[in-house]
Amino acid sequence: MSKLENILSQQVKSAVKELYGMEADDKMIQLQKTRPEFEGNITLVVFPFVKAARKAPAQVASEIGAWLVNDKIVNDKIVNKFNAVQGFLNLTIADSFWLEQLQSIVSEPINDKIVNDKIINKLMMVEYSSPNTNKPLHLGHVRNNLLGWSIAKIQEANGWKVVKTNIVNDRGIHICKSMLAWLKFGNGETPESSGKKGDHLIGDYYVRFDKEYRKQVAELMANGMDEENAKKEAPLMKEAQAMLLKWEQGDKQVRDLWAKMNSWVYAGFDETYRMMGVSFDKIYYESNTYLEGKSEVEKGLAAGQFYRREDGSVWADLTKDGLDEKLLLRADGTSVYMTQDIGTAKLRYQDFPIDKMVYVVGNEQEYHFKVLSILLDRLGFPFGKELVHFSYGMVELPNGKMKSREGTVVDADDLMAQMIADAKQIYLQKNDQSQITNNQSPMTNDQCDEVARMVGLGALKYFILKVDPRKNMLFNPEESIDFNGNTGPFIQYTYARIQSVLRKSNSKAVQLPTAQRSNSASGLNAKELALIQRLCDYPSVVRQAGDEFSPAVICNYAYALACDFNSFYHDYSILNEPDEAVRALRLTLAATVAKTILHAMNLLGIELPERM
RNA sequence: GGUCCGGUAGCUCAGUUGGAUAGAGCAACAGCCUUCUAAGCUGUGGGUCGGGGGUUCGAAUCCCCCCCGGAUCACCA
Repeated sequence: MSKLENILSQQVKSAVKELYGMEADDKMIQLQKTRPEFEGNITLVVFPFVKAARKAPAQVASEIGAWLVNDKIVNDKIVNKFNAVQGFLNLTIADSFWLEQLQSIVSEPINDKIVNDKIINKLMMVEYSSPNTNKPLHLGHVRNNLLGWSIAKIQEANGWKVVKTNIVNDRGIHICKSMLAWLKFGNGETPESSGKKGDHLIGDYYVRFDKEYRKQVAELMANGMDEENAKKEAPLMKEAQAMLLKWEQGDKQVRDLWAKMNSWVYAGFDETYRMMGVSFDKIYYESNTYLEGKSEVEKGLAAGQFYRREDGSVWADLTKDGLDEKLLLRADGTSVYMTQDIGTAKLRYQDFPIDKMVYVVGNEQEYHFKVLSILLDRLGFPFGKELVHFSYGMVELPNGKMKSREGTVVDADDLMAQMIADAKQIYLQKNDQSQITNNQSPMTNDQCDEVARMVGLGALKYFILKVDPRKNMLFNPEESIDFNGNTGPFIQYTYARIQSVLRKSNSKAVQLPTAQRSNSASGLNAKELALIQRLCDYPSVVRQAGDEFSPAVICNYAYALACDFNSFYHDYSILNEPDEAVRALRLTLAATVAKTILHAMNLLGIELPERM
């Protein structure tokens, strides 16, 4: 709740008590922004009071309005005017109040303001990204990475200590397939010899395996075998499984090859992460955690929390929790996904005093995390019961889901490169035009590339983050991502404009006009006022984004703020304003908008160019 | 079949602790650069908020039924 809402809430409570003898609770105080078609800044919905008042809504609104304007309580009088429309009481707040608010925003660092009343000295671990090492990252991973990064930033802004982590799925049949295909068809190809990024190189062999494998299956079926058997009996599959077994046994040759090929993949991932602007405080590898998981399960078995079937497999009975029975160890003693996640949790808890664990994983795994939560709780992990599965929606293409093997994936590296190239081209076009109409000096090619990088990635990131994370979203590769309208570049542009004005203003410290002076005839205009009001909302927006785990909330706010500013910028001059006090106010306002945009975009992982 | 999520303008999306005539962007059309960056600003057209019932001063928002789409219910991850 903002300061304004706080004050008004108290005053309204006093008003209805005095007027109608009614004790109002917080729920009944419904305040909302006044719709633009009515005069006023903030609106009280008075319907909750009409029953007690036993009067028509409009009359109740008028009475409360009059009471607020003539507030007899010693509080600062902040309501200047009111008008009543049916059950809606529109209040106009004094300029002096808004100026005080602006002053306090200017003097207090944004983050302190948000965290201030809600200091949490607790540790949150955020797991995100979590790639397999058999193929490069695609658009689905991009959404995951951007959400994970942003959520970590947002929770930090809300006072959490955050550890970002990644669990790399570096072992298993999938990587054996790539290894095998590389051995058979690779002729010793390396990232250096081919000029390919390591993750792409490995991905190519994963695809190659699938192609050759399908050929074998088709052949077997042509010779009369049924499909199910053909899939089992295909020599390539048998070889891959044999390789996996050797890996588990620690066979030196297989392990060496595995280490070599994974190192290529990691070099490739590092590049992608760097370009995307994400990083991790601690990376875990499943090859290190799955054994830990096994021993945890064995312990649980000994403690009677799990049970063993005749074939030797180990299960958890979750029927009391309304779920099924869940396999934890196969009959041959090998581990499954769940086992590994338990092991990973164990190691993490040894490494960090985790108060809250957040898994950024797609919504297709909701069942898995429901089960994991119960299992971790049973095994005594304090964060297990309350673990957060930050379950986000899929990125879909016009024809449906992305599928690696069918070649319908949008590659992360390609997409980022394309966005940056588009941004550069747009910049060059704009620059040609703007040479004629404004006196900006052209950028060097390096500066231009840097701006294109920020803007291209800004467009991509905003495009993904502005969608409610819980929902599936659509990406159409045929249509390029916009750079106009409700986009990242729009917000970056707004920022760059402000920076340009500030550069030209030459004034480092600007003195705000005093409340008295601007309470005179030359008070705040509607656009200035809307901006201040919007700026006041920011702390509660950040809190909401944290509570809801939603970077989209930040996007919506940043867009609204940029819209407000652009409209103001269009209607009023800042530097050419003759009244010194007004000029100072506008400069302060512009600088504060820029600071807020910078803070908000930082929460989204979007960089801002000083000019564009 | 059970469970969960979604269905809002031609397209992509906001808006759900119940509030005024449901909002943006894109696309279309019409204006605005000798003036702080036109990646901008202003305007026009565009809607049975999937359908039907209910709750009440008031429902896109809450409840029930139905239709459509997706996910999931693996000795895959």
